[in-house]
Amino acid sequence: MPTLDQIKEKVILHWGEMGSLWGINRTMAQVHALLFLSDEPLCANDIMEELQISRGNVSMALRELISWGLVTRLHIKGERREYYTTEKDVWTMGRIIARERKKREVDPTINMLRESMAELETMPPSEGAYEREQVKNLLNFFETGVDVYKDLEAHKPNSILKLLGTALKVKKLSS
Amino acid sequence: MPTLDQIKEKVILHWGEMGSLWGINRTMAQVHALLFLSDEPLCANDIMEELQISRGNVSMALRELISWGLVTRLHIKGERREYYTTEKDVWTMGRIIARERKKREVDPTINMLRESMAELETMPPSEGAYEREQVKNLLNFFETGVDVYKDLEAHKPNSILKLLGTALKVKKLSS
DNA sequence: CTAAGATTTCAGAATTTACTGAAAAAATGA
DNA sequence: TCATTTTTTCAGTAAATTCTGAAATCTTAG
Repeated sequence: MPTLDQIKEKVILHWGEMGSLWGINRTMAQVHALLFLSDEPLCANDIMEELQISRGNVSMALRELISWGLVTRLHIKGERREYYTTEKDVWTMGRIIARERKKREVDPTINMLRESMAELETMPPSEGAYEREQVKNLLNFFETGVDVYKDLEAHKPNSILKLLGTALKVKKLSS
Repeated sequence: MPTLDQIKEKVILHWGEMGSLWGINRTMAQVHALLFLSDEPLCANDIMEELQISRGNVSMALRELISWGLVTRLHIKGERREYYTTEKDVWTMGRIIARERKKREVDPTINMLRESMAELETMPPSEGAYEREQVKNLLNFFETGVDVYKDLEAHKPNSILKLLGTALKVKKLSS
């Protein structure tokens, strides 16, 4: 039977792999998992030791996690070192990740698609008709996603139902 | 004003960057975007030329896209070469991507969490209580996600409403 | 202010990931 | 069957990403 530490290690390593599949670097995800599973806040030294990584790497991972809003710095009275802790509620964690990924990935994509659409619309109707159609659909897809996200954030469950309607219609057509 | 080809290139390059943020390699995402914006199917040579990449790279990207179910091979009568085309409906495309990501990322994570949970439960109650709690929450989070996904696939909108309830409750607590 | 402790930065090293191109394999048609 | 065209594979190379560690900076206590 594995020890507690071995189980924690397995979870942390897996979380790290998941992170790298999601465009988050391995170490950052490992630090997050370590803090998530830790009852008390940890300092940089603790993290270095547990994950066997360099001081600089810990510093960079923490900076990134803080910029995501997933980790907070903690001054413990009488302590000289900084301590770090993470959001412990999984649903809140999920919301934070959704918010950040939207900001970093979806918003720039929507901007790019809007710009492309505007440019495509200045062209003669004979040219690029198919491209125009496809960019429009893509844009609509992302915009619908953002609408649902916003309503969820704002407690308005109306449009998630609209989405559901669309999803079911698509399902029906394609099955 | 940009030409049609310049606009297409911009969309394709951006889609490639997006892909690499999502654990899909840049080339694979670019090939997908190229096919998505193309009215007719393309052959390997077309893709090589448009994206300025090697034959081998095209072959690998197509294999991967086909294994995701996003691209299909097309035999055109009288043609010796294979042609390729992609799913053109954005909603269907979204569903395919969701299905594959679930299979490749979420399912293995759930397995790992279940295994860890089982191991944690064999330990004395005094040891690892916090870890047990957190792994349980994580597992529940992912399992809820899968439930919603399955109901959507199966036309049953019930549990998405349950999720919504939970999400709103969380929102309320944390705001 | 100074010294000790703690954190951050970043150039270079290490590692990982992606790509090329030529050889091998597969497919097609005569 | 064989010759030709197309696709696939994969070893080696290139590129991108991540990590280290020492110097610089910042913080705090005395």
